[in-house]
Amino acid sequence: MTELEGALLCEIRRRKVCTAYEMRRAFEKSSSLEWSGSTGAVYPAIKRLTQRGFITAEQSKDDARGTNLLSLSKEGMSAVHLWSTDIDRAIGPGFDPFRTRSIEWTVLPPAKLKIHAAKLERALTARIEELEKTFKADNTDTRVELDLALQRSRLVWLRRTLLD
Amino acid sequence: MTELEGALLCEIRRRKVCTAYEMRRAFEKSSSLEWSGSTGAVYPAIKRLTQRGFITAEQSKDDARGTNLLSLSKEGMSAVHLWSTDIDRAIGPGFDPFRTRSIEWTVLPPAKLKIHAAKLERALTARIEELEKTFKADNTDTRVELDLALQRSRLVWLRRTLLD
DNA sequence: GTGCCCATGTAATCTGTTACATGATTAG
DNA sequence: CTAATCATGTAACAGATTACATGGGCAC
Repeated sequence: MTELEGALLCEIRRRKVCTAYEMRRAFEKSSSLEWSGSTGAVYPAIKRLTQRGFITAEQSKDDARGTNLLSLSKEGMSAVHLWSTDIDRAIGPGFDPFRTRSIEWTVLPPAKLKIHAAKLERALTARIEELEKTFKADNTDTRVELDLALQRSRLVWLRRTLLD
Repeated sequence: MTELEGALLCEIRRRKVCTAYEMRRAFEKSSSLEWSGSTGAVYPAIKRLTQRGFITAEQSKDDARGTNLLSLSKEGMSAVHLWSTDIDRAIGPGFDPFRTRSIEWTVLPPAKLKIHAAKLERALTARIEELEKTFKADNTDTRVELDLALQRSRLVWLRRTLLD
């Protein structure tokens, strides 16, 4: 099960019933650039999950577009539970573009470092403010909360390490 | 430029001169499961970077294995600089398996949540201890430092949100 | 001399991206 | 009625994984 497949199952579970299109949009709007929500990824993934018996599709009446209302089967429920409680996969650092690049920043010449660190600080501060607003509007999405925690820890690291 | 390509350039810069095999090993040993360092990813990526003129390869003497000593060209140096200072890509939350799964944990039934949260706490604590040891042995790798910061912020979130 | 690591690569397959394509519904 | 959005998909291509394949160097 890929991350996308697991995340799709999670999303259906959260929404109980939804369309492929709604999920695609949700991934598109994700703050993470890694979740593109492209049609060529989402529709085939849903097809696979349906073939494996994790997703049940039901044609909506009163709609000639072939709109499918998707929901989780019993097998889908237990699959998403197994996937989400896999400790080893959960606690890995994942794919962190900040972390990957950080090693390069420490070897920049002082003048360039100063400029770059200042830009990073501004960008992080703006992002944190934005996330705080989102969180105040709706504090039920743990992903926003964890994004906020991540950005704050990056800022702390930045100030302590590159801006001392 | 993909994340792998950028990370490979970073790695060569760090090491000044190295073989493809050494880099592959480094990615394999990475604490992130997302960096597999598979031959089918690394060798073709190095080939592409060489063709673009970012990497210079020199055959090692006294070795009949065709060992290539890789280093960065001038163009490679400037490419890695551009890649590493791309603010928008750097500050995205990336691909965080903990964050992706977190939304599912909050809807677990209390009994299952308790067990899972306890397992997560143990795993995170163990990982933090391990990372602290690594960091004490060598505090020059910012990736270890940022991994540590990430795991600590996850633990804080876990205790505040799932274990209250 | 044999097993383990160094060192390089390719082939089949899978997943994801980008671009293309189609048509229904709804708000103005 | 027309533009935006809803809704579904496919095709060409790029990139990654897994497994396979080869052979040199070295320690015991």
